Amino acid sequence: MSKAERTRSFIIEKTAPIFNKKGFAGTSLNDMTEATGLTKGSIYGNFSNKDEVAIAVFDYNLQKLNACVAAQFSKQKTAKDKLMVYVNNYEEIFNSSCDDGGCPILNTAIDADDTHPQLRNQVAKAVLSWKARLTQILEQGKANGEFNANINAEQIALTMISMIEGSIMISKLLGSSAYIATVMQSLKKLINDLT
Amino acid sequence: MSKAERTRSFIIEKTAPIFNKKGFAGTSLNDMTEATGLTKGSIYGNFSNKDEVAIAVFDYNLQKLNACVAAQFSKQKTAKDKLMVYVNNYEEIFNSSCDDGGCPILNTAIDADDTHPQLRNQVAKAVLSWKARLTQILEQGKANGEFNANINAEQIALTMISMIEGSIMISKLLGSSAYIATVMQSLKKLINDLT
DNA sequence: CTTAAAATATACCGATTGGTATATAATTAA
DNA sequence: TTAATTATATACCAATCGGTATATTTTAAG
Repeated sequence: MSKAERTRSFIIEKTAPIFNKKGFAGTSLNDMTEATGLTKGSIYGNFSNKDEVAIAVFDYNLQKLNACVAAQFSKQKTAKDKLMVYVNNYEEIFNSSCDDGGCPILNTAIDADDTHPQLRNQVAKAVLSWKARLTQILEQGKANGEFNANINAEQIALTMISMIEGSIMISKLLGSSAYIATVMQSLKKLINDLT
Repeated sequence: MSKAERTRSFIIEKTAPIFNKKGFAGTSLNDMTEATGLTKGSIYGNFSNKDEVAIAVFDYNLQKLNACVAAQFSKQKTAKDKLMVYVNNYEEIFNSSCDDGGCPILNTAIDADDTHPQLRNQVAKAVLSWKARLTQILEQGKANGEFNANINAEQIALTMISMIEGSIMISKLLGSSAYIATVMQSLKKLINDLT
């Protein structure tokens, strides 16, 4: 790994919480130089423009989130236990990023959907990928008899994502994870009712 | 109504979609003068600063949304029918604001939670008020025997809000109201299962 | 209709913005 | 160790930013 690659990663890591909290328009080059202790020259030596930093940052935040979820999934044997990962580990999955501005999918979706087509496209892919993963788990559960054969896997997947993102919005806004906890109880019931 | 009051309302109405799409940091005074055809002098004659415009705009967007929902509620007789308003009328309630950037509660919650305490406080009040309204309807339903006596009204209320806001996020991001429609089917089932 | 007050436009301000050109320092390869 | 290359800092740029002071226009009251 070259020095520039190391610096590039350093910039991404240090600016990730800022982009996640302030959004694209609200994050200035000055914010970035302050967070890294580097100068604009160094940042522009590693990225073509602010857009490129923002996209790299989203990818980094997403990769962090996905790694955390994947680690939890890999500990589970059944499809149902995999779905229950959100119910049982929301503190670990989502609260670890609370100090860093909350869920990057939610923040970036809202920030970018009307204003930044390329970022929007990245987030859209992330959501579709998440939906596909959940749908796959649900279909596996149907195939091996864990879940009722007549459930609509895609509908459940979308509902889960909605409940998770919606409850994160409320909890961040109101400053308490009790709101996620409450909605995760409803998610638990929804999953239990699949059988 | 004085001329200034008329101009103030005009500014709020014309800038509302912009604040809703671009957020606080992304909306410049220039955006506002372009949207209204007025000059900065006129805007500052009606508002102390940009913060005050943003707050007035959020209140306006919220009042519009709440008026629409209240109109639908007033047509319903039973508690269950009131809750079904979102399932049956999401196009009217939420898609009417789609061209204007989507749900102002969602957009402003995400935009303001880390960056603008006063706006955050306004949105927090809106969400708590929404939760209280839904909780009240659910409690009425329990009291008059429509719903099971053992449901947790607050949990259901929070779950509903989460599902609604989460599905709006997805639909706006992916550019299709089919996603709200799908999650509203899950909401329909959740409401039906209350009885 | 006239005039004072209210409302809005214009000109200006210092600071910040994203980005570029050039200079300097650090790294790397021989 | 040295020189070339790479990486980063510094100086600079035009444009935009939110806001203020002053000028001009419009409104409203008598």
